[in-house]
Amino acid sequence: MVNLKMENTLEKLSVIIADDHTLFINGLRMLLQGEPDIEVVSVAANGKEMLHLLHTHTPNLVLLDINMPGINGFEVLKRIKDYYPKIKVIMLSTYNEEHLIEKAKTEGANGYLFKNAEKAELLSVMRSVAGGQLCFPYKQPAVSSSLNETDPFLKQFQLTKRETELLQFIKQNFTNQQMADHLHLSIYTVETHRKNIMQKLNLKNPVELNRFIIQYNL
Amino acid sequence: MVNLKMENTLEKLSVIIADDHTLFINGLRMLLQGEPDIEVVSVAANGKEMLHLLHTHTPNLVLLDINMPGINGFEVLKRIKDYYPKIKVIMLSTYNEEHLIEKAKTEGANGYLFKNAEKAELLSVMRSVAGGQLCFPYKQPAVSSSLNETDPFLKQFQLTKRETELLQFIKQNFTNQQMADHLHLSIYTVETHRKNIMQKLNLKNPVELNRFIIQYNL
DNA sequence: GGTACAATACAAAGCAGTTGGTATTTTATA
DNA sequence: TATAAAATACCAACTGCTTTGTATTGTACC
Repeated sequence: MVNLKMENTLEKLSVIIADDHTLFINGLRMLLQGEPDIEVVSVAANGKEMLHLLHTHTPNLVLLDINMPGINGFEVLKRIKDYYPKIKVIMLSTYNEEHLIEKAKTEGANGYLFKNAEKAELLSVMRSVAGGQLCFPYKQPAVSSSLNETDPFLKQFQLTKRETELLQFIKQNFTNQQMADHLHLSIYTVETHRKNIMQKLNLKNPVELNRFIIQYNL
Repeated sequence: MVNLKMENTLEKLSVIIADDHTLFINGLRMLLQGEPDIEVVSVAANGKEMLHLLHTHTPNLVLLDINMPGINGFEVLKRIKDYYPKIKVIMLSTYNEEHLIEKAKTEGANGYLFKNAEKAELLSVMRSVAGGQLCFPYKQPAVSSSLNETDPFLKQFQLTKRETELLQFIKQNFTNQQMADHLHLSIYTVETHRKNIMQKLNLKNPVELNRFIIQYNL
């Protein structure tokens, strides 16, 4: 009898989701409703709400969007890990940004998922993390030159390989110095490349470049 | 007998969804599964897949994400309207960008939804569009101070009227000097307001602010 | 082997915005 | 009518990026 404790399989995995996109939350909620071992006990539209919820709820697992207004995902993560270290946290993000994954790891997240993940992946990561595992995306070895291949639109501007590579980092909000460090280049080199990118794309300032990147989904 | 044709109430609204975020699609699908009059007959992860699907399917309605890799939403829209003019199309976008809404209208879309829409809104727009209506987001007439009113999301940050107004100009890529000229203010005043905005929104540089504006549909 | 391009590196001048202050006037409201 | 908040204005030090230069090395191709 002692060893036949099966009750824990009946204990549902309680989950709170924090994301500012209502539709996304609702979708996720519906998606998880079909799972007998998972229960979404509450949702939050931003970091503040999330933290507030923790006064009254103690979920096993929190799905935390990184890009939330005000108190962003990482700040929430930090506070959860400070005050409720037992709660597992999976960070959610739209984009595959390596430094965010790294940050999530170092800040103590238990998992990391892209929003375009498959349902199966989502579930397995959630269950794994709840079971005490850490789940982070596999880091692809080579980043460079993937942009030109995947984006025919960009080809018309005839960016060089290096320029295309830099664009990837710029997209991820790296400063010139950070790119230089990361690629073991002089900041002068980075500035030169950046200058050439701006010229080829006919843009005038960092914000315009950022808009270009977002608008064309690079 | 002739007037008793009730069958059309039994005809489900057939829908195809195209979006590159699998999780979003799945969520949407689950969300719609509860609706007896709506049937998601297929989904596509990009524009190419979407167009391919139309060889074999003729849905009543297509939900089309604008930001898809390769063939983007607008290109798909154009082809649908050229070759299958009877199919209704609702464009989906993450961002509230007026020019995209305008573009959707002129390119012949039947509706436009933000991804952070409520379920009720989604359903009503889908049904309205299927019924032959055009549904597009209401375009705010006056620029200044309309932001706080129309965007409950922004309220949490408690921006003042002036700060909200400035945000509108920042969104349009005005420099501080241009805003100062336009509003007959000293550039110092503009800088102060801007400083306070950055503080309240917890942002560090112009690009972050820009991302915030775009990301949260301001 | 010469030409063109890519990649690298450097430097000075300048601009736009940030940060952290101070300070005055206007306006709402308790 | 106090009091707080909002709006305005100013300033200096600083950061990050842009612009306009120059210059060297490597590499691909005719």
